[in-house]
Amino acid sequence: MPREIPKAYEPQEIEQRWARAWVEEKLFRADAKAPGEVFSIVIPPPNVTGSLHIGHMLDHTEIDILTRWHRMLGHNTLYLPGTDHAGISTQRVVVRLLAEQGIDYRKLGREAFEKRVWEWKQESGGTITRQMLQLGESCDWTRERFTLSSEYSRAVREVFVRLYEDGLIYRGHYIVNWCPQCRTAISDLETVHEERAGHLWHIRYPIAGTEMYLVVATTRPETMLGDTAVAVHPEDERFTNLVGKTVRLPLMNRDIPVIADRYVDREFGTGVLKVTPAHDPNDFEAGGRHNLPEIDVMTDDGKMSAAAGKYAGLDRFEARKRVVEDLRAEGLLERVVNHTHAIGTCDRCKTVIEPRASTQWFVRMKPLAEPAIAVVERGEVEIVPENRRAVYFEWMHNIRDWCISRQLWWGHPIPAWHCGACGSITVARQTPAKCSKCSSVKIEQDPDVLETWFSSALWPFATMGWPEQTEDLKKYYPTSLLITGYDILFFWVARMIMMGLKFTGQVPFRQVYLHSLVRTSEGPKMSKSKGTGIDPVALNEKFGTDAMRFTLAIMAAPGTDIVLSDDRILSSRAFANKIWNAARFLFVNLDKFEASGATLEELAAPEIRAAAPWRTAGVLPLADRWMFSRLARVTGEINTAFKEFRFHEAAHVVYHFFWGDFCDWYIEWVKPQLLSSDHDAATAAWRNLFAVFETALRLLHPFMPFLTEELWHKLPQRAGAQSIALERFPDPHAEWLDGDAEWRMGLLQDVITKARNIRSELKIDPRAKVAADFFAPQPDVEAVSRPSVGGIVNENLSTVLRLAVLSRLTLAEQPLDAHSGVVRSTSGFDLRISYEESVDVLAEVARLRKEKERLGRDVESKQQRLADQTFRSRAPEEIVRGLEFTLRERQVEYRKLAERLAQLEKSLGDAAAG
RNA sequence: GGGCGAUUAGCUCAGUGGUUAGAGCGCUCCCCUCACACGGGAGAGGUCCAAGGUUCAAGUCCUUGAUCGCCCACCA
Repeated sequence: MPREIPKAYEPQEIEQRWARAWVEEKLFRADAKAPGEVFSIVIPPPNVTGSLHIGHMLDHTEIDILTRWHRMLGHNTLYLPGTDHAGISTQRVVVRLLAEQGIDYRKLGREAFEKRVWEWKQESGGTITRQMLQLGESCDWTRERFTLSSEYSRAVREVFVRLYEDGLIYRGHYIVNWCPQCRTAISDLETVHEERAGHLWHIRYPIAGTEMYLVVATTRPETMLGDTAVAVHPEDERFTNLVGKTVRLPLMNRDIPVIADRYVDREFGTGVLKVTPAHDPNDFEAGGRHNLPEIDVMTDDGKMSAAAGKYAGLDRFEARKRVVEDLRAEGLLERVVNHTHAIGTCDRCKTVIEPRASTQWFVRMKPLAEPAIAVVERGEVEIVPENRRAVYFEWMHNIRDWCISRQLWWGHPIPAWHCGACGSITVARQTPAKCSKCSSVKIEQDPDVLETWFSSALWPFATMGWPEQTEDLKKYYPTSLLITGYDILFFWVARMIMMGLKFTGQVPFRQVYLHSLVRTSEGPKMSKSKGTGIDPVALNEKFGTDAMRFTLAIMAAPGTDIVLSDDRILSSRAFANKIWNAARFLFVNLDKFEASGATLEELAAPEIRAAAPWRTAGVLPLADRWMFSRLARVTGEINTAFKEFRFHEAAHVVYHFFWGDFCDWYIEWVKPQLLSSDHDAATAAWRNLFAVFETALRLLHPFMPFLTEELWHKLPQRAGAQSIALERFPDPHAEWLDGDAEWRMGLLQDVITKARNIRSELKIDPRAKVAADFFAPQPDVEAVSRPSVGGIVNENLSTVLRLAVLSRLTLAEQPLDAHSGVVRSTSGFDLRISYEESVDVLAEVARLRKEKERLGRDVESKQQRLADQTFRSRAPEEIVRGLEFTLRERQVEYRKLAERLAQLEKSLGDAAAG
């Protein structure tokens, strides 16, 4: 009975249905008690603020492909999902929302604000999770984690306290990157350097007691208000006599010393440097060396502070203008030159960073970095692609201490309490009742929270229940693999390695695959804030998630970034549709199959599920030998590609196998057998067809989970079959590899292509059946056409080519002449199709001439190569042998072609003469 | 300032020293043949950025240069 199946693949309903079912059935729940090789992977937790962007889609597609592959290989598989509280981003979102409602979050107060954020998280924070559910990712939703859950907080506190106890966390007063927009310190990594055109202002500082000036050059004149010295190089003869004297700071009318310090570059600017310890890292250090006071002339929102005198209250850039104007008015501005320099901006809000002296919490990184470098050097953590290793080492060797405190309200509170009585700090796992030093109860918790990446760094083990020695931790940690974009190698990957080693004594993952980024055609990476984002949800809805997944996979060549295009997605959707229709062919013809007396149950038989080639009377037809050989070969290729994270290669292989080998050749080839009156032959053909199709679906499943699940369930199934996702990935049956069958089939394909070429060029009516002869001088080539070897090759060839008669010529028969037809020769075959009407002989001659020239060049270059004694003595034997073989074939082809051309030219000449 | 990557068909890109360098889309011609027009068939289209070098053999390895892009960087 034919089964109902729509003509075109409509993914929308199908995908939603399966996505729901997989979650409801808890199909991908991991069992820590189950035996077997383990494959575990944790998701790079997306920000709760977020909605899915194309970068996540790539992450998740690659992770899910490999996860499904491992699961199908029979491994004990865990794919752990979750989200990140994303301190600064989330706070910014909620602050903005409140502002839109006319609420100043500061006035709301910390507690009320945090409550609002949690509320917001409940409502909108689920967006990304919902989207992931729709994607049908095969993760274990019963183990979903959040970086700000109470369990996770426990791990964070434990880590903080232990690092503090080990002297690896300290509180200190240093220059930090201050974002006046976010009003918090940020780390070096969160500071993005940008080249900008600016100016170098040359300012005169009057030398006390003289009429002379010392001219300093600065890019940030407004900070001069906080200058506490002027510095020159100790060996700079121009200024040595001034060291120890004082200059008068313009506008502020303060006297400041002239100091000598080696960090001054004599060549730069005027060789004189203004020293502003509160606003410049170098100056800060110099200030320390020379005991200079710090004057912070700004407030935390980037305005000038009371210390800036009459400029107080002005925005820092406005202040810059005013300072310059005032200096000019006083004749103290010597000159202004254009100067391009790099300035720091906030990764989140793009505001220009203010370097600012501030008391913050830091992590001492060097001791953590050393073992993390070692494990990568030893290959205990394998970084792929390999060239990223160098980038990792470079950063790790030059690592600097990490500022981890943030002046935010949303995040992990710092587990430190300041004593109001003695001023000392108590760091503790549990909220202490009193100061650990003086036992005063007047203690208050540090108001800062931890940077988000601090908690993210613990993700691989904190999600598994650490510090408890849970079953999960024992079973699934270290994780097998991490897949993420190379842009967070330092932010996240490096820090996870350091923290993992420090707190578990083990690497957090054995391999890291750093994938490409998805970019727009303009170049910069996709980003919502830049408006260059591609909304993957819209694309998924439009083309289907499977099509999107496949597109990302087939474009994801390691090392280069991806530029997504609609064309490519359309081609993937077409591929999905092609498979759908191949299935449709199987289903709509089932009645014909059953008419032969066979049953569907037979197709669900274990032999079929094991995809064993089904023989008729002990004979496996050539096309089946070939098909199963190809199946085994591509399975091996896909396994290798997956092992090496070569997604694009695996995708290409499965694409061309399914579309080319299976649909274009195999299905077309076996159609006559399927309808054969020979019951055994027909049944065998059907069985093999279903077996191959079912195996191919499993091959494709990691890429296109929805389509394959849907079709797999439409196949005749054994009882209790649950999901294709829980079936085994095809075995690369070595015993199916059949070089001989592939060679013979290759010949036939060649013949068929040549015959079609003739028909096409002669413009023979596609419906017309024409007679054809072929001639095969080599016995083994000739043998391909024999029924005993090729099955019913002759019949098939005739059907595929719509030839009325296909007869074999023997050597003894007459050679082909100019008037009997058009010939294409290939690999030992001559194929001739006769024609009645006149053909365009001129065009044919032109074609042959071009072909002859090309072949001639080819033959000549091969002959030359083979004549070269150095080549013969140095090249591997198989290369030489292969070349000799090919040369002989080409020479034969060339000779035939030349003969044919001569015949045609002669007939042309005769015609002209006549 | 340092480092990395890219340059291959009209476009977007694969290509692991070894026969005639591939794919998707686009283009030309034919076909709505009973799985599929999201399809089938046949084609056209490439001095692999440039110049040197290594090698029996280079799109592939090396050097230099050009152009584009990215990452890192406390010279005001």
